[in-house]
Amino acid sequence: MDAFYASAEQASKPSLRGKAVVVGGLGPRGVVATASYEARVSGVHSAMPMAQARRLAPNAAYLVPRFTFYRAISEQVMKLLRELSPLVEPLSLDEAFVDLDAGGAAWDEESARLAGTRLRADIRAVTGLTGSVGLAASKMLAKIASEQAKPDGLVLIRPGTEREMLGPLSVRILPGVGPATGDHLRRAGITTVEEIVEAGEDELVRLVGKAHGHGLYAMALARDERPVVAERDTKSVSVEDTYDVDIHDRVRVRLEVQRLADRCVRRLRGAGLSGRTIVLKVRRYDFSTLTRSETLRGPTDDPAVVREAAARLLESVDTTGGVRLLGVGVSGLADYTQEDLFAQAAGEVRLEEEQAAEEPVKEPAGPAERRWPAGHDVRHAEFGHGWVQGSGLGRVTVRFETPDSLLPGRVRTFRTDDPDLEPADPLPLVPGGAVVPEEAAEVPAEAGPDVTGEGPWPAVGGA
DNA sequence: TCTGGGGTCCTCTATCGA
DNA sequence: TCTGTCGATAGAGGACCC
Repeated sequence: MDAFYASAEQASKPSLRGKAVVVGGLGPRGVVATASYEARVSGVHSAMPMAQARRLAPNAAYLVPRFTFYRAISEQVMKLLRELSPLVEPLSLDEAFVDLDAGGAAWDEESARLAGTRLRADIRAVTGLTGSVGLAASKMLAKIASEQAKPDGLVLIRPGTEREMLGPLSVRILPGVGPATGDHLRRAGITTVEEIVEAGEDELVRLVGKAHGHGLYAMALARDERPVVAERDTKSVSVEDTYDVDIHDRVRVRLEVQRLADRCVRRLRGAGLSGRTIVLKVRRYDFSTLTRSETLRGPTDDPAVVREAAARLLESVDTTGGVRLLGVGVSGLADYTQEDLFAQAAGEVRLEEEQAAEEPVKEPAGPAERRWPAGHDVRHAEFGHGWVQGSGLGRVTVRFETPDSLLPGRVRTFRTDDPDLEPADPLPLVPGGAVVPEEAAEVPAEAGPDVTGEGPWPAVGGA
């Protein structure tokens, strides 16, 4: 999907269409999750500190992410992909590999192109958003093709032309080459894929290590045999929080670690898992990050056990100077085991009791003073459906419009405790489509792609 | 106003038992 | 009995991805 979060917001808010939209954390330490193409013109891009984005694009609309909304759209798209093939490997909410061969959806260049074109039309019909398709004989190449296809396009890499196409590109195009490896290679005089091939496998292994070196060399030769894997087992579960201001108070640090441990356990249990290794993560005032871990005798999902392990780990960490981030994770996962029923039952009660007690701490506003996050949907008894443009000082500003409004809606300001104003679920982006979190939309029959033919064209599409 | 959150995988080092 | 080696496992850190 193209600039997914930002596009979803633009589709849902007509007044933002054609405008610069930036989605991300709005706190003092937030970063950009997605920038619309209009915002990218100003130089804003993902992972950029929000403060910098605001300097570059002061007039853009700044919104907090609405993951349940994006997830609902994502599910609609993934459903379309699964109609093409049983082998769909989601990479994130907005990206996935599809093994078209396994689904019999394509057997040569033309059928692949047709499947891709239909898919793009279907995505548009069902979600109202644009998606790009890359078609190629391997995951790496399909991914590169889909990057080249953005926005709103389709690129097919012809079998046999891969080396020629890759050669002049930057090493950074290869999966696994980030800033550090890119720098490393550059210092060795290697900046293009071609130069990786010229350097040779031995030299590469010497430069970046065994696993990475062999892998990179193969990729540079356009050799990528990684299969599309539909189901992946979760390896770890973790939660972390960056605080708006550094925490200096050791007591408060301990309290936050306990809270994170509880949140982590809730997620763990929600996934029906338990784990053996507890990991504490601390990012200090100077951004130095350290982790401490402890492996238990057996897997647990007992909040008390995780809490105590995390607290023990914290004792070995010097936090003078302040911490900006704390995190708690569990790895070494096993399917849920009832190794200690009594301890678990006891832990459950404590967890529930504290769950209720926790919320007000993180969200200081009580029911009388509700929070109105920027971009979230609301409904007003008199003016109908709208979304929060901004809030503060006891006031909330709402723009009244819906995805099918033809003109930008009117703006009105209310007191934050106005009884006529209440939070609302997002409206479907396409008439008839239901983008309500709980109820996934039923795709109209005619919108489904024709799955025809069967034959071995080793095509993989990254959407 | 510097730098999120949730992951995966790899490497290096230490330790321990056979 | 002493010593070296090997493999497995832990723990920590780093790079990368979306």
